[in-house]
Amino acid sequence: MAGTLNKVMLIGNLGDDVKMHYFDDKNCIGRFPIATSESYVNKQTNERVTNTEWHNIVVRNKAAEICEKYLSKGDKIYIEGRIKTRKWTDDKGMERYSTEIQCDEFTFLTPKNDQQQSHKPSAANAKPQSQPTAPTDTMPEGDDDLPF
Amino acid sequence: MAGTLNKVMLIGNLGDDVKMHYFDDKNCIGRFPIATSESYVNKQTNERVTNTEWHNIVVRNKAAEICEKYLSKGDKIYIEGRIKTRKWTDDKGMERYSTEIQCDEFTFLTPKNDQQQSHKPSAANAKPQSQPTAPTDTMPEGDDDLPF
Amino acid sequence: MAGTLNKVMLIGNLGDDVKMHYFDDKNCIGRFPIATSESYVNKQTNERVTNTEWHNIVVRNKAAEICEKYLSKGDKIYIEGRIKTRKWTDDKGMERYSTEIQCDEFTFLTPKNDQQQSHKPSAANAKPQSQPTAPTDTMPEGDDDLPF
Amino acid sequence: MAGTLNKVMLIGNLGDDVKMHYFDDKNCIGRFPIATSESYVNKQTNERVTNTEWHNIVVRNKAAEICEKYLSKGDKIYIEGRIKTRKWTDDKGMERYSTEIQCDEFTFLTPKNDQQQSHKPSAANAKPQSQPTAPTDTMPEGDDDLPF
DNA sequence: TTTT
DNA sequence: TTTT
Repeated sequence: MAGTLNKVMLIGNLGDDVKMHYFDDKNCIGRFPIATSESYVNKQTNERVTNTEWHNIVVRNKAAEICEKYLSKGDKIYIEGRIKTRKWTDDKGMERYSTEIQCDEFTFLTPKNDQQQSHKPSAANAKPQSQPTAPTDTMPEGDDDLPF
Repeated sequence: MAGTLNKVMLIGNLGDDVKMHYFDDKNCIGRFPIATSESYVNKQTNERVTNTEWHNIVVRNKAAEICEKYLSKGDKIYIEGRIKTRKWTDDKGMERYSTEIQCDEFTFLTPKNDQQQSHKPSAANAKPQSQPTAPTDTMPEGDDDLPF
Repeated sequence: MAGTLNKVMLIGNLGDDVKMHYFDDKNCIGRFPIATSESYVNKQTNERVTNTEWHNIVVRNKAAEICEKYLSKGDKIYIEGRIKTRKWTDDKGMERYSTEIQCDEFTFLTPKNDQQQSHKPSAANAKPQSQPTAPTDTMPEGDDDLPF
Repeated sequence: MAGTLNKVMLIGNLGDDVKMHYFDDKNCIGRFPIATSESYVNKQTNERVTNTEWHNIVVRNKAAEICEKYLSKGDKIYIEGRIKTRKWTDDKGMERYSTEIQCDEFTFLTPKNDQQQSHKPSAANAKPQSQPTAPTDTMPEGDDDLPF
């Protein structure tokens, strides 16, 4: 439809590492959950209440590979994308819905020296320090100027 | 959690009128679906593909009453809010999830002269023309300066 | 700098038509002003105050040509982009600053039947109705799937 | 004007400490600059180009005091607000314009253990660690539930 | 200079 | 279920 907007902007922390799915040698997606939370004081009880919301992030192709390489559970990230609700059928034949955030851009927010040592060899090899083309910029998917 | 952001911005059209639920004389919510869509040309088939996404909007209290009064099926609106996934149990005892947009601010985008005549008496009584304090501004919920 | 975001989202009305500047046969920019406004009730005087803010929009290449073709003074538009402050020297040799919104995406919000008849031949020729590839979608600059 | 939006979202680093201005015992503003940057590879020269953009942030009242207390030069922050261009007259009687971001919400993004030791007594006294009600939540100005 |  |  013309004249519409579907935009999501999140800042949150990864609840798990990036899980990759490869379709063929050119296409893949990465998935990971991020948590946002809000807290407020309940006026009746004077207690502080914290609600955590989990978001299922889906990122594609080169962007997925960058996320897989540089992101680990616990890292903070800015995500920009759109909401997409998928319909699927469970093993009892029931229709189910699952809402995902299709990520278009992202920016890593965890300082490099704060990232925990990861056991993923890909991350260990990343050496982002020596790359003038740091992978932490806001990154529109499909920007072929970026050397990834 | 400190340092997080959960922000949704939508421009879309109402797929149905606003449905109100009253809890007591001070608290109510309004619900309505809005559609966004995107279209692109499939490179293999050269066909234009249009995908429509439906979003369940939830708006509270005074803001809900304003939406109920001035919005009708088909109207275009800008919505700002946050994503919230509710867990519920269906009649077979299965856990289900439903994702909603909790609306914090909105702006009506359908010009008044374009709005179709509604049969709802509340809308017929609205007479927004005679109100200098038009209800179409971006409106943070809970702003008591607004004369509603 | 890594890990930064510079994002502007505006909904407003054009205060003037799009002015084009051509650099060569491949590069051009379009410029136009849009107005946003906010109003509130002054608590002391009980008067409604309205403040209008003007934004200088800059759009490039194909996107500029689409704006020039389909937008006219008075039309409503959604703009997404980034803030850029340019430094220039006035005719007295003084340093001056001018802040612009470099537009990355936009969506036309004025319904076609509401647009005033324009005298620009380009707009008269536009015939967007007969184009399955409507120019009113949210449109990332450089999306070559779009037939413009 | 009804039906408009003026929204800015920035993630950047403070170029200086927060400067406070007190009007009376209830009203104050804080000002600080933040930098965003973008980088790309120039296709002609194959060189990486980085452009830094400076934004003048203005924050009011309690929010200003929180910023002054917890933010220092170099810290990373998420800012949400609106664009406002002020007109002023310089000492030669020339009209000048200055564009500011009037901040409505913010979230601190520098982890506490990464913040440099500041010499400001207010910051030294802050002890945010011992406060369950951490000042780093996204914070709408005027939210009186927050214990500041 | 726009719009409601 | 909307809209173009």
